[in-house]
This record gives sequence, structure tokens and C-alpha cells, in this order.
Amino acid sequence: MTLSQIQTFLVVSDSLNFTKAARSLSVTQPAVSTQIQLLERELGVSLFNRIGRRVYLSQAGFLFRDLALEIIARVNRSETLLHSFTPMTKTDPLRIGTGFGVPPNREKFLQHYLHGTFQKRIPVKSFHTHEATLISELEGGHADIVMFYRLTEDPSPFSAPSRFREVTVDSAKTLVLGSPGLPKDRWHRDIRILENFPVLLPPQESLIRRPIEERLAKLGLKTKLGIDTGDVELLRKALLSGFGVGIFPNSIFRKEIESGELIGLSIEDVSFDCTLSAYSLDDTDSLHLTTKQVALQILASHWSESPLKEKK
Amino acid sequence: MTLSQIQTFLVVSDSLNFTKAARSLSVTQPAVSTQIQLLERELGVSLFNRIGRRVYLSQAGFLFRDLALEIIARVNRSETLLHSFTPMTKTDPLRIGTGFGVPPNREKFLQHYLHGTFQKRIPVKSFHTHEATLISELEGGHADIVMFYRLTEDPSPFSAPSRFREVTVDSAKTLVLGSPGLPKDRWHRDIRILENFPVLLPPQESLIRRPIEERLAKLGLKTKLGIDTGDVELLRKALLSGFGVGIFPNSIFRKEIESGELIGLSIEDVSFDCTLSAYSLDDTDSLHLTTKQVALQILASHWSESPLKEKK
DNA sequence: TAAAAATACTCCATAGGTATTTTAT
DNA sequence: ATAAAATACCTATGGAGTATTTTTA
Repeated sequence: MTLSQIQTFLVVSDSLNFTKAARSLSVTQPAVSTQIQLLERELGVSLFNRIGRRVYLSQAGFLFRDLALEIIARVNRSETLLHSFTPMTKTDPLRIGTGFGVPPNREKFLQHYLHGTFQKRIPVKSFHTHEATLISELEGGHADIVMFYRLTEDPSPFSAPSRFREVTVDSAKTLVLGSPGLPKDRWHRDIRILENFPVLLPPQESLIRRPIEERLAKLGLKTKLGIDTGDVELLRKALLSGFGVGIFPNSIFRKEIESGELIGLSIEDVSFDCTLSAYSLDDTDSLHLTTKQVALQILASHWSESPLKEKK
Repeated sequence: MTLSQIQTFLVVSDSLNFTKAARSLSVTQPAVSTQIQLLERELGVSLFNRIGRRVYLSQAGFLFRDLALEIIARVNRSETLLHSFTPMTKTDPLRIGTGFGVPPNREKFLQHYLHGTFQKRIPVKSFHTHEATLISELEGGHADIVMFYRLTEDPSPFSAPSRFREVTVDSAKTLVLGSPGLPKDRWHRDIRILENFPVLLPPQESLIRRPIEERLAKLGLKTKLGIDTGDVELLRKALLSGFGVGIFPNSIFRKEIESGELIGLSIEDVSFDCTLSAYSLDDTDSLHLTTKQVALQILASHWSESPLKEKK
């Protein structure tokens, strides 16, 4: 399929006349015939019914027409948008706020890409705080990008979602995590284990804390809550020391799980999908991309795949 | 711009590496270079920043990426959709209901196209009734397609709009219409003329009656309402005889306006845009087009342009 | 008989390949 | 010195044109 075939199809579908279509496309009639035939052969359907010397759109043709219109509309939009594009020159520092479990100190990685994109040095300032604070920071215009974990099926935590652009930086599953050092006979897939150990949870202000607690309450489990802190380092040490088990998004402890230092059990009753999302103000209406949008894209496309490959 | 260029761009924008992209596209690196260069030249922007031997998406590249993804998604959807397409064989008669001002008796015209599309005779039954009745006919499943005029800026009159597919068959403007035979000195653009003649309006049940009356009320005009009927033939005769002036969508009396038998004045205060819409149950979820959807498309694409050309 | 689509065949533009150069790490 | 993109040049595929045939209204 080629764009010129799609365009030819659309013109023919308007006039229902190969000769007229050829004229308005400034080609000859056999050229139109051939292109439509190639398109039909490739799609495996007749787009037009040729009855006598009359031409009608077939059922498949009607189906294709809507999609073809959408394709051409986007091609034209690309052309007008990019043709009138002048790159922005903003060099303000980019303020990135991160919530619970989001690895800090990615400035270097991001700066690298920002430089490649803007061909200009754009400094990055990042800070780490509670989700609730983060959200108001973004809404108040004090941060350009914020990132935090949230339950995948929950709606966006923003009151005016359309103003903010969300990109998924990483997807994770909440897992019950424990040290392999825990007594073998108790460390199995039985949900009851949660009653026999201290249970470490994300901090109160985290957006994934409530769904976890709701699940635990629904199961009627009497868990002994251990540490309730946002300090991931502390939680990591507690888990590794065998102090207890924890319920966290797996990506926070991905390295430990991969190396076997921690084992994660995906127990249906308490685990759910969550998403590491980044938000920024949505400026797609304006002609030019803003730094934050580009940074968002960079975060989304490179964070989980190979976030550290540029560090070496 | 070609689809293969767009696809190449997307692969390169993922890997940010021409050589790797070339490998996964099964072409050579110079081929990728050339295609990206051609694309950039055509769009008039750099899509990638080549810094040293590193490649980064430029601002314009990020802008284009979203559109490119949408284009390719639709191309792929076309291919899967049409490849698994088997034409439907339904031959039930198509029940079309029309409201005020919609020319009846287009069965022959539609049947012609339906036959061309389905290569099978599909009978059409049409009936003419009040808008309110039409809507409940469609919702009750007693009509396949209904058509009526409505104010363009008004929302769809259906309670569950998502269930129904709307296509615009024609666009019109309500005009103050009068015969050229009316006394010259009174027949001008002064809105006050409406107080000195009987004013013919669309019937009560029509969806465009209320907006017209609201405008007249807003202007505080004391109009003498003449005939209140849905019979277009009667209204036409009343207008042509110079009995009074009327306020109707121009397309109802398009022929008379073009021939000069009637003159239409676009007086800002009372005229507004309206739309001749056709609705049917939206079945786009299912793989196959239904007869009514194809008929909708036919109506939309051929009604206003050349509705009668097949009659000769 | 005329008008429209399909077919046959030729030609040329362009996409892609090979070999090489340039550039930066 | 090596790895990656750009360039130069060549080849071949395929799209478009011309001439002709087929079909039907």
C-alpha cells in the first residue's frame, strides 16, 4: 500500500469514474486502473464493483474509505504542521518532581537526550516528595514534569485531566516481596503468610497505598504493619534482612528480583497492575513542542528499556 | 512522503541508530539514510539531530512521531480489517424515515447505488413523518435510517448518541425567503418586514422550529404566523404566490432560489446554520458493514452533489 | 456507436545495493 | 582505530505513458 494509492482510491471513490479521477490527479486512466488493482490485490478485496462501465464503491471500499480519509488527513496535518515548524529556544531549567519509588538522579541521562533534541544545554532540576504535594506542584506551575506510581485502572489523579499529558514511563505489578532467607515452609504462595510477618507497605501519601489496603481489608487479613516510610533504601534493607515481607510495585525492586536477592510472588488476591506515569501540561494546541513535552517523550521511550546505558 | 519513509522513520526513532534500523528493516544503512533525508527535505525540517555519530530525535521529530504512529496504526488496521473481510448478504428492505423538508421518493436513486455496492437487489422503503416520531422509530428499531434537519450547533437529539452514527447529508442556512413579486419597497433586508407579512415557518414538531421562534422572540418581533404545516408543496406555493415570507433551510427551496423564483435573504438576526443529518445504529464494532451504514455513506456522498443524475 | 475500463508494452524515475569517504569517539 | 552516517555511483523494480482491446449502454 502506498500513499499515492490511497489518494487515488479517495479521488476515485468521490467521482466513481476512473477517467475523471485520472484527470483530476493529472495522470492517465490506465495509471489509475493499475494502482487501484494493485491496492485491491494487496488488500485481498475488491474496493469497487465494476458493473458494466459503471463503478460503485463495494462494501469493503466503504470500510476502507473512512480509514483512508483518516490517513490522508494525518499526512496533510504532518505536512502543514512541520512545514511551519520553528524550533523553540527555551532554556529554562526543567523541574522534575518524583514520588515514592521513582529512582532519583536521572538528570544526566535526561540532559543527554535534551541536548541531543534541542542542540542546546538545558539544565534539569529534580526533587523527590509526596504524591499529593507533587500534584499540587504541577498544578501550581512549580514543576514541569511529575512522575509517580498509580493503579493502572484508576483515573488520572488530576482534576482537569485534559490539561495534562500523561505518558507511561514503565508498567509494573504490585508484588508480595520477601527475602529468600525467610523460612522455606512459610514462604509460599499462601496469602496467610501476611499475617505472620511484619508487612511493609508504600507510604500513606502514595497513590498505590490505598488500593493495597483495600485489598487486604477485603480479604479480612489482620496484617501487622511494619515500617511505613517513603525511604526506599530503608525498605530495601528491611526486606533483604528478612525482617518481613512487603507489597510494592515490582519495578522498584526489579534489580533485586532479577538477581535473586528478593523473591516476588504474584498472588492474585493482593497484586494489581500499576503504572509509572509522567505528567506535564499539555501544550499540543500550540504549534511548537515545549521542553517538557520532549522530556516526557524521552522519559517514556527510554526509561524502562535502557535507562542507564548512557552512563557508562 | 511515502508510507515506507514513515515506517523507516518510526523504526529509526525507536532505535536512534540508522544501522540497527536498517537491519530490522532488512535494508542497508544508506537506504535508510536516503529515505530519512528525502523525508526531511520534503517536510522542510530535521527529524533527527546527528550529533557526532549519535542520533537524537529533534523537536520536529517528536512532533511527527505521534502523527506517524497514528498513520501506521490506521494502515495496519486497514490491512487486517480488509484482509479478513467477507461481504454481507443481508437483503432485508432498508427502512428510511424522513422528516420535514427532506425530499421523498429517492428510493430509485439509492437502490441503484445499493445494487452497485452489494451486487444484490436491496429494496428500500421510505416514509415521511414528524421528527419526534422518527427518532423513536429509529430507537425502537422500526427504521434503519432517519433523516432530518437540525440546528448545526445543537447536540444530537439522541439520548444515547454513541449508539448512533450520524453523517451530514447536506448543510444549509435558514433564510428569510420571499417571492420577487412582493412589493419592491418592502422586500429588503430590514428584519421588520416580518411584521408586515404572514410568516411561514417549519412545522411545530420540526427540530428547527424552536430555534427560529426563539430568535424571533428575542428580537421582540410580533410576526403574524401564517400556515403551520409540514407540507413543503403547500409552503412552496404560498411563497411563490407572494402570500407571505418564510423562514426555512435554504436547501429545501434550493432550486427555486437558483432559478430566481424565490429570493432568500440571509439576515443575521434570524438565520443560522443547520444540517441535514442521517442517523443509523452504529455497528462499527462488528467486522462487517451493514446495509444501513453503506446506505448512510451513499446518502452522505451523493445526496447534495448530484441527487438526481441517475434518474435520466 | 460511443464511452469507459482493462490490457499490452515501452520507458524512465527512483529506491536500494555496493563501495567509499567523512567524522567523531 | 573503529564505528556510524553520508556520499557516489550503479542497477533494477515498478509506476506512468501510448496504443489497443473489450465491454456495455
